[in-house]
Amino acid sequence: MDSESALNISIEQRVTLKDVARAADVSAATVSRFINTPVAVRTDKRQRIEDAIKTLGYVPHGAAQALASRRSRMIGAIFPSIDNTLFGCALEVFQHHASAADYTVVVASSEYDPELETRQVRRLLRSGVDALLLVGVERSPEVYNLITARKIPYVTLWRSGGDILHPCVGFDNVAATEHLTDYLIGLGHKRFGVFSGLLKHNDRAQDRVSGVYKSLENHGISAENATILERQFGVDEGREMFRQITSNRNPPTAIICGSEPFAYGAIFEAAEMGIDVPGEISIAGFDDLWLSSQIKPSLTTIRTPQREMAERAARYLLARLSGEQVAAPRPLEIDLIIRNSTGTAPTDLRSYEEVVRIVKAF
Amino acid sequence: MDSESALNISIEQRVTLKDVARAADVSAATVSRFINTPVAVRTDKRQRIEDAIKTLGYVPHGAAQALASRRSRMIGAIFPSIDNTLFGCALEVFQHHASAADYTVVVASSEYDPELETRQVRRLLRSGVDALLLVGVERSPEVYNLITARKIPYVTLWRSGGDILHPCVGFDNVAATEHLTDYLIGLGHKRFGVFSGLLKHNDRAQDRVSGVYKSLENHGISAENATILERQFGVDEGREMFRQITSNRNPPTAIICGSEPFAYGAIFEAAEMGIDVPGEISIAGFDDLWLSSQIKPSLTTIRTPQREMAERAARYLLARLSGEQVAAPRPLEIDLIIRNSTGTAPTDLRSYEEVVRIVKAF
DNA sequence: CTGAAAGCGCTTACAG
DNA sequence: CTGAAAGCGCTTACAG
Repeated sequence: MDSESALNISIEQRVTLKDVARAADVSAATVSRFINTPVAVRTDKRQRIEDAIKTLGYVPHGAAQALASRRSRMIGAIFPSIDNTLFGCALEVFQHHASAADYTVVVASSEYDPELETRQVRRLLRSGVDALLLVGVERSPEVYNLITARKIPYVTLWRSGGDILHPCVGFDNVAATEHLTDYLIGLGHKRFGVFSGLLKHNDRAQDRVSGVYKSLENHGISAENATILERQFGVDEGREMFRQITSNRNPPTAIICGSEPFAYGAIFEAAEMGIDVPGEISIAGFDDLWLSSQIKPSLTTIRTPQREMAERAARYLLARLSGEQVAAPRPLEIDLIIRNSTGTAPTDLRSYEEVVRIVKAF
Repeated sequence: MDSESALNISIEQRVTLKDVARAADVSAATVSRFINTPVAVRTDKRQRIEDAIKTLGYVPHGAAQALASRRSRMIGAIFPSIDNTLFGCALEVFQHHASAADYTVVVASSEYDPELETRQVRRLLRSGVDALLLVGVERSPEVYNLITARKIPYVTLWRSGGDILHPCVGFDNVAATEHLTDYLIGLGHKRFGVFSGLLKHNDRAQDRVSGVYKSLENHGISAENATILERQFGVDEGREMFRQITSNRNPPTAIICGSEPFAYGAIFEAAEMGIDVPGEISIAGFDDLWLSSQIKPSLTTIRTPQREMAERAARYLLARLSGEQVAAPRPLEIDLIIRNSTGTAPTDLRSYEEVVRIVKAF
């Protein structure tokens, strides 16, 4: 017996529940109860167990707990990219709430690739997550089949609307750009450039383009007056699109960006090209990142509730996990923030005056 | 038997290894081998098992695998904040490499709080991570005790140097600001402002301040010529410190920021106050985020190898996990990027000329 | 309130 | 190459 315990020490075996039980002179079941529902254990034993845990340095074995209890206390989160302030913020907030509830967050990036997303879902499901957080609604039905077969709660982020059949925490992307376009039309704009993220497999980006078209239609403006450009997200891509669109014969007087960095790129490029914003062209963004209020001219944009989304998603999932039968989250409000990058459209009248002035100069 | 299987269907029990084994008419051990080392199974059985897995929709139970194999295929990562481009980038890259090697990443934020970090380490260890990624080296010895007791590989990020006893992937923060300060002294600057993140519990921030002092000492400039201000990270904090420091009787002619957003704030505030950068004051940053090349004036800064760090950390841990006895990673190179926000110090001579000019104007 | 015992779903020597 | 069996470290009815 002595040599055996000496052996145990030499190979430094992991401290288990059983060791704690032995040290505290109770059964393993009682130690387990102490860990999970301390009130179910008599006070004197509680103290003995607590001491034993401390002196032995016992840490429960998560996999064993998960296997026996059928709950892993892990939540999976898959973002299109973590390397993006928007999703980084959301992950930070989500993680904060999850870990406050003693849940661990397993994270993966889909890199905007639906195939990779499917593989990541499979991986996280294999890891045994108790719940899943996803961004956007449109994806392979296989993914939803996998999730529902597992019967775990899940929620989708960043999009919300009447026709969505999945639990979602988000806002109405169509209404957002529709509202923004309405505002620009009210300023006299009739020709628009739309800088969009790659539309394929990105329902949020698609919605935002739809919103522009919807507004145009409501105002009896032909869809041909909107030029849609799509690129990967990035400032340089915004610059490039700006250069491209302003070289058209009949360039737009207002540019609507589906992502804020596009708008920054457009503003930087305009400055470099000597194009006055908003005098000659108006530029609007989407998300209201910190730079938008600091850049010159400050950016008119849609403020989206990023942290709020993450918080509500966490609350929803945690409530579901604790057995509450909560109602599906309601769509969140968004605001149009009007700043200095948008203004009245340069009118034909003004062009006329300019022509007169130029003619007179001869 | 029939009624039993009917019952199984009605309560939709999880598909297990055993089910697959039965369907493929092999033993559970063979299915397990197929999953872990397919080559160890004869080809004909391989096909049968694969078919069974597909038709049954079998997904291995991660916790059971982890318990039996003593490996969870999870890596833990704790960042001071995920809501920060730097760490978001690192996490994205790290996650990419981990998931390519079929590892899952469990993420947590310490929110720059050492106590919270210790709790998160404990939580991740309990989750059963096979390896751990941390940022910075200085922390409670308890953390290192916990990790080494678990005998799992770990690596620290963002800092590297001769005296570090832990595996680390990073760069020399002292050398970075020392080099930058050398450069500024070379431009004739003698009085410095240093905008630092909160120094307590942040070894990177401390190192960066040390680097400035080191350079000063090497040039025989008294430490009193450096005014250290510390704040939480943020653009607004940069603005605030700039306003504060320029209201001194004898303000610095150069500002060294330990974090890029401080520098942005300083530049924005200078513009608002009508202070010329770099004519009246030079401003330098740290990290070289995308905005630094776009802002006016463009920012002189230290370029740090964020993605590189994450990639090397991933490679190191994955190598350790696959049993290779790899050497500790080497420190990474950093570059001083000289742009337009720094210039020669406004000399006393020039002030003299100005005085003369003003006097003459009377 | 407590303990003995079965079982969670795998992996892995071991023997063949 | 394969199978029977033990075991990974917990939880949870069950009986008391």
